[in-house]
Amino acid sequence: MTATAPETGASCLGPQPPGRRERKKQRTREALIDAAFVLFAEKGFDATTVEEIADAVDVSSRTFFRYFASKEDVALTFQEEQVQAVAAALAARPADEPIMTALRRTAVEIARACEAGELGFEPGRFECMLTLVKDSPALMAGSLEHAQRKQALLTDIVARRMGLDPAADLRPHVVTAAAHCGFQSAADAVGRMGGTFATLSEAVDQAFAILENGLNDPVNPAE
Amino acid sequence: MTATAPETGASCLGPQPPGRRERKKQRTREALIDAAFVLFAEKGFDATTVEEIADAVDVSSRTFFRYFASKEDVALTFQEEQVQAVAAALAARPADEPIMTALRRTAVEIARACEAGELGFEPGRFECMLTLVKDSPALMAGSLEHAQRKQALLTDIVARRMGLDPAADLRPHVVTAAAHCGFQSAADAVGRMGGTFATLSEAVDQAFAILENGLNDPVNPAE
DNA sequence: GTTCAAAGTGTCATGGCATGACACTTGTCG
DNA sequence: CGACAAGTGTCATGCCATGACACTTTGAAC
Repeated sequence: MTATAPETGASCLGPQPPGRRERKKQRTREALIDAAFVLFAEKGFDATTVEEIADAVDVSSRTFFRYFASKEDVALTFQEEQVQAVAAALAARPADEPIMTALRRTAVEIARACEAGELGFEPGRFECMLTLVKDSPALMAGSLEHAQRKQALLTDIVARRMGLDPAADLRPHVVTAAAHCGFQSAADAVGRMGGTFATLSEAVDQAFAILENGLNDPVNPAE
Repeated sequence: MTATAPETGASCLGPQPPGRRERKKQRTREALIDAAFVLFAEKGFDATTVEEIADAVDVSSRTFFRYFASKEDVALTFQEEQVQAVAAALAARPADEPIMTALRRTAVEIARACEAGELGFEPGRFECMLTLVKDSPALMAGSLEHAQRKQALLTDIVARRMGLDPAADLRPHVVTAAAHCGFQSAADAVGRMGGTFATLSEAVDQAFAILENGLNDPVNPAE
């Protein structure tokens, strides 16, 4: 094995993605995200062009679109991780918790993680994102659409937890949608009424408290 | 009509918009909407270009944008009337009804009106719209964004009804958002589970029943 | 090391949405 | 009829997004 063979056997290196190519790719991707956020913060989302972002990283705008499907996409990457985190956190909650209680604890947990920057992006960036989404209609639309698509994933988890068939029963859909609204309302509130809530997690907790007061009991035939 | 004078004096005619210009404008606008829906139904939203819509009415695409801010806009005109109708219907409900009950009745009422084609567009067009929105991401985004913006209007009404200050209290926002989610979930459900719900109003009633079971009691300090 | 295939990238070109500028037509009023 | 304003068409521009093709880099095989 002193010869040429070992190179192919990357088996012992394990953890890292084997190639250098992968790493380079990852670096480009992150550089694009960084540059995008700097420019967005500077000039606003709409006023920033894809070309500027690409130029800042010294790639062509065509390349930008090989990493991100759209300009909105680059600003909303974090939401992907956020949804995954929510799904994982919800699955980890004890099965005997009432559904809205479980969702409330999950939501608060995630909100705290966002504030602490534990989801793969710095805490400051999260705030920045909230601001951007708040005052760019295009981003708002993208964000809502994204959330809408990801909601199906959570609905399945919620339905399983409630022991209901999501294809036949409205309840899991309404519950999930309400939870999403709660989070959204809380995020809005933090931006809107500056003084009232110091942190997102606080607002989230309060929003879900409101929901919990009645969506809690899943066992009623509804009419 | 023997003389020339009467023409200027439109004062006595009253109800109709005085000018012929206004009427022509209105006709063009409606023609654009009609043509758009025909084409959308034929080829789908994304595959239809603004130019095709404009050509069908024999105006330039530049003119199209003088009537509608975007291609989404023309498909979502009805939502404007819908929001107005909701606001009016909600304001008309007895003041002693619990908020979610009032919202439920309002929502069902509006859903029925939509089905019956009582909101300024034919019933068939409403169904068509639901379908379009359902399977065009772009339209979905536009619809959500539109709804988001209009939600502020309803929040004010809800807050007044609850005797709360929307600038300082989360509750009216959460309630309004939940109501909107209920309507949305119902609309989705009608499209998704074909057999379960015959009509939108039925689904809306059921979705709001779920919400009503606990968001009903506004009198608790929430933590 | 040389060679090869694949992945990543740049350049060019296209198409659609959206908007600004300006001139022309058409209605409206005096 | 003539002046004025509203509505429209045409031309031009900018940006987003995508397809096609050629060139470079990377990783692996000989």
